Amino acid sequence: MAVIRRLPKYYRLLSALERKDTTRISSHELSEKLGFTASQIRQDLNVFGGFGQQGYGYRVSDLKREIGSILGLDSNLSMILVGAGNLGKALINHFPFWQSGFDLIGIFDVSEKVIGTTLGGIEVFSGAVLEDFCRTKKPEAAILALPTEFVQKSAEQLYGLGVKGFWNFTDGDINVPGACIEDIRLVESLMTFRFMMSRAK
Amino acid sequence: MAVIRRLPKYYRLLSALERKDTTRISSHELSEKLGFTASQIRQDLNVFGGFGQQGYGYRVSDLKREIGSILGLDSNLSMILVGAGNLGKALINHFPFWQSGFDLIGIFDVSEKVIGTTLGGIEVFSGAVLEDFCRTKKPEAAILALPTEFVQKSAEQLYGLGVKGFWNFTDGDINVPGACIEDIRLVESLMTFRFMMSRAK
DNA sequence: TAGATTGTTAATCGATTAACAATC
DNA sequence: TAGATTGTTAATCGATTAACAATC
Repeated sequence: MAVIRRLPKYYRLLSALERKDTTRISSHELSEKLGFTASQIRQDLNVFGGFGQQGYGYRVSDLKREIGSILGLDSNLSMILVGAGNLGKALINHFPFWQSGFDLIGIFDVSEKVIGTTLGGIEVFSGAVLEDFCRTKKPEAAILALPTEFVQKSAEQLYGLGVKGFWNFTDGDINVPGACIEDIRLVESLMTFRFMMSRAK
Repeated sequence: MAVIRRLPKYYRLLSALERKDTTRISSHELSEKLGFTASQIRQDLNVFGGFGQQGYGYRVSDLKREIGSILGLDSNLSMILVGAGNLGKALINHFPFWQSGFDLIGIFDVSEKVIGTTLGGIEVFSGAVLEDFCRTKKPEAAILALPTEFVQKSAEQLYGLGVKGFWNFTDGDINVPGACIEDIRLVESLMTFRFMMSRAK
């Protein structure tokens, strides 16, 4: 898992290198640019197979493709957004989901204020129609940007409706056996930041 | 550092317990509620001093106060927001900064569209006045929600103006020796999530 | 062939868990 | 005193780093 969290960093760098028409790179050069040790990089890349060539290094475009494939960038992921408040809105407007292999196929909220409005070109629907929607459109994952108190119940319901993954922006813990859960812990991050700041003073 | 990232979790739970008028708790009970081992919890809490009492456990309110103090929640932190796009707006609207010991004292952007508007009750200023502002108001930290390409330069400039900490929402790396840096890696998180989803299929 | 660089094994380091003596 | 639970040391585990043989 520690390795996997580094893969996006490799991928980003390799994409940049490819744009600059760099064709080969050694673990040493990667090390300089990424701040990991060359040893760790070779170790990491070998977990998924020998992508390098002794005496030569790694082919940038091949390696990028391999890592992209490992990350699952080959196939699209259909998602819904649950909670169209400030954070939900920002995420939709901020991320060019469609460019990066995500299909945002539905947005849901309970507030009369936002139901019926559009966000990122998609209409916001009432939570009441969520069940029907899932049965017909079968979204694979959900962005959870609703109030913390509802997150567990919401995840349970969605999992029951076939939604197997949750990108969780609330401070709540999701406990749904079998589900893929990735948390963005804004409050915890901010508190850790504060700790660092108070130490630095 | 691994310990510190757990402190906010302890703090959140202890706050909840305090609200429920729980006065004492053992490492074992904490273990159940947090999903860490009791051993780890005792180890963690002992890094910062013996807050417990043998045969009794921990006093909820005392422990909460101690952890709060370690996290630096006693004193306020003055911050500015740099970049008032979708994400910046959402953060300001989403977080009740003032409730949690943060003073948001300024917002800066370069777009004519947002300069002069208000956000969370604060006027958005032009980047051109940032220097003057920092010299007089002396913000301690900055939320960086500007385009990735500008983040390094911006952090360097701000550090030079006395801003010592950066809560970074861009995908860029900040390299400013001496600064406190806490990253929120949305894209990396989303890619990791995608990896998990593609594995689960 | 000589030089470079990987793949892979072994050593180190740090963090987690287990165990238990200290003590409330 | 007996029971409970911490503080703390020792053992384990996993991840990182170092070393080097394999090989392009």
